[in-house]
Amino acid sequence: MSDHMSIKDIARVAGVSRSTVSRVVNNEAHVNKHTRARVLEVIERLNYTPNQAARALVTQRSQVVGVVLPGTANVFFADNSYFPMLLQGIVEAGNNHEQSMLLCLGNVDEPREHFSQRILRNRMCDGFIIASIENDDPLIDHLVQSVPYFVMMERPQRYEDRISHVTVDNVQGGQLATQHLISLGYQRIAHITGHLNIADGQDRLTGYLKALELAGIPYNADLVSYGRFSFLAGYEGMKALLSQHPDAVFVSSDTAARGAIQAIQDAGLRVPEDIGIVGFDDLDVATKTTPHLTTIRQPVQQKGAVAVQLLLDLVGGHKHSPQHMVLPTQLVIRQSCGANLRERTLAKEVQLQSEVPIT
Amino acid sequence: MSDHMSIKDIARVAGVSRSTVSRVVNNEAHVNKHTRARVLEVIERLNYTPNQAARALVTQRSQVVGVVLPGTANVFFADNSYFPMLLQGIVEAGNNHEQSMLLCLGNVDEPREHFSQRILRNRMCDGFIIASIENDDPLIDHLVQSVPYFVMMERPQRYEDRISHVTVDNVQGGQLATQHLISLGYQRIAHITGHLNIADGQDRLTGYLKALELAGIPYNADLVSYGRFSFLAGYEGMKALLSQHPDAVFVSSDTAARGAIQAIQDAGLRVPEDIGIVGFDDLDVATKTTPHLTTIRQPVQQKGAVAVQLLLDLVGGHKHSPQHMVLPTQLVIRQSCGANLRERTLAKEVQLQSEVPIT
DNA sequence: TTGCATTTTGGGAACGTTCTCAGTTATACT
DNA sequence: AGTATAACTGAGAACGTTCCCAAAATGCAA
Repeated sequence: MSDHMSIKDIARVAGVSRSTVSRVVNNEAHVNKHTRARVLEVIERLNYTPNQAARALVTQRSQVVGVVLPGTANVFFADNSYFPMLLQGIVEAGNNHEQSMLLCLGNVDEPREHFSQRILRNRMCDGFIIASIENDDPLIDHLVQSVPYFVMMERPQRYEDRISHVTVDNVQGGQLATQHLISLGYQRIAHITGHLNIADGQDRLTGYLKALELAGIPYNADLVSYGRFSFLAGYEGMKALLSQHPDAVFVSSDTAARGAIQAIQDAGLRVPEDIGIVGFDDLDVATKTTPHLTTIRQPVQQKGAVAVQLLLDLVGGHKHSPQHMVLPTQLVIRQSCGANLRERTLAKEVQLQSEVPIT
Repeated sequence: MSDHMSIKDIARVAGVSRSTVSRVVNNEAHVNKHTRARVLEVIERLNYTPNQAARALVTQRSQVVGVVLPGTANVFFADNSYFPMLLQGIVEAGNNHEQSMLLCLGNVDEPREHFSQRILRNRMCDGFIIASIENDDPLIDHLVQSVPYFVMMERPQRYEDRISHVTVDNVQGGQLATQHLISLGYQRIAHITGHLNIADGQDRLTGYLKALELAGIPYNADLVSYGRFSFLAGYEGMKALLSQHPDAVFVSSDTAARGAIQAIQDAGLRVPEDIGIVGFDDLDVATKTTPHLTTIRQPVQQKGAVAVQLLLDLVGGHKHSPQHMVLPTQLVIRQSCGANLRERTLAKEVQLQSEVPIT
């Protein structure tokens, strides 16, 4: 077992030169049909696969994409299907492009600077996809300074003119969510924010504020609770908001919305009768809550796939940084917003926003 | 930015040979103190990092470990913290050994054979860690046949004498769980199995049967429901079992136990008053259920870390396949088994099994 | 000072590819 | 048949390291 063939062995056995074998392996033109067949037969028979390191050395491309999640696996993956979906989108697109995925996760309690160094020192990857990084993370500076190709999965708030990113229109999403609640006649609409040190959270808040302003509803600071996208943040944020008696809440993620619903129900209140809820993401969790979540759908897997494609385009020189790709969001109406209880108003709204309801 | 220095550049600037720079970089002996300092200074100043591909080419080691999860990210990571924890253990150990982690996941609906080929073709990894693979997966055959170094995270049921693995004593765990229920005086103890095509599931069932036999309790096939570790399997398995009126259930994973509890509560029954439950894993979910789960703790992160260490030992030639590492399990008593309602019996049991109760 | 051992250094080959370029053979057209 | 062109093939250099071995420098004892 093992101990590998080299291109030389194949060449010798097939009675051709290394060059020809190389051409066959890389599926290049200008190889005689019969020669090609013979070489392929030998490759098959001797079970040859090219040595990636040698290949990488001369081509300067490793066919490896680094996926950076600046934290631990349990934080990113447990109790949260956003990152699994994103990762699946990335991995699948990578597979389709013959790329391998190097997963860069943090150790528990690893200092940011140390994490950065670890990523940077790794010269194995052609480029990086960076997800969920905070605006002030030093990794961003280092990447800008010394990594030629990388794509962020959120809008960066520094170096915006130099960093490529793929994201959705979070401002629009936040606005859609809030406008929907407004159109249903809610008066005291609260917001549980996401992580404000990440553009996704910041922008959804901006969308919320924009919707209020457009509707002429004065901003009430007491109705905004600062969270971090998580279940716990949703739960505690909602608990804190209860004293302000909101009649509806736009929550920055479905997971947090689940927490909020829990808090509402623990307080003996009902969703949506007492408090209407709109979430964000439209992941599986949205239909596992009771009631099902009205939410803003974002194409998470697609974001990952687009990021891979973009990164490869950058690496291949087909595109140049900065590229900013913004995918659309969509309002999905289910039960948690109480639209079914307030149908009269809704009818008007549907026309305005052209949202697509889902089972 | 970018466009990299080579060892030659460093050598030239520092006024030494490539060999010396190499020695400094690899922290080898036989370099003069002052020379070393000078070289290090230049490396620092020019921000040099060695080219991994070149290094890999000559050393025949890439410092990359492949982590294989034969399925999609959402299946492995969503709604389940076992794999995130395992991954964290692996990644963290990898980080500590200067290894990078290549994550090999399946595409949606990808045929097994296709997946295998994709893994095999990748000549980038020094070795693989394979988790949650089914016994009859063709990947196992291919690995045995042509991959020199790999470690499975479950006991393989084929090629047992050739494959190294790291796991816990699942038979003992299943037995502990069942014996605990027996010792609490339960009469009709059911079992919702895990995936029987994976040794973990098979062995936990074996442990269940062994405990029954040792206690002289006749085996009742109607009390065994076949699941796959998942929430849904737990829910549906329990629903099906209800007609058999079990008074206790050993469920093959905490996630499935959560499903089982849900099913019991949906049927208007109480845990543990009407049905006692023992789970398996002791992950965070165990203390997020109501009531908290009595369960069998297995050191998931440690399993991952041990697997990495073992793999590196195999690759480095310090150990030879097959190595079988079996870590211990431990009964953790909380509320779901009803021990608190049946204290008299418990007192006796604690001495027998020396389990460690947890907050 | 000499000689010998030890530490330190450098040169060259090797790792397994790709890629450029030149050379050879086949094809097509007059 | 002769020539221009296209298709095909091979030789050699290069990619950036490590590693072996020999050479040089140094230290130490006689």
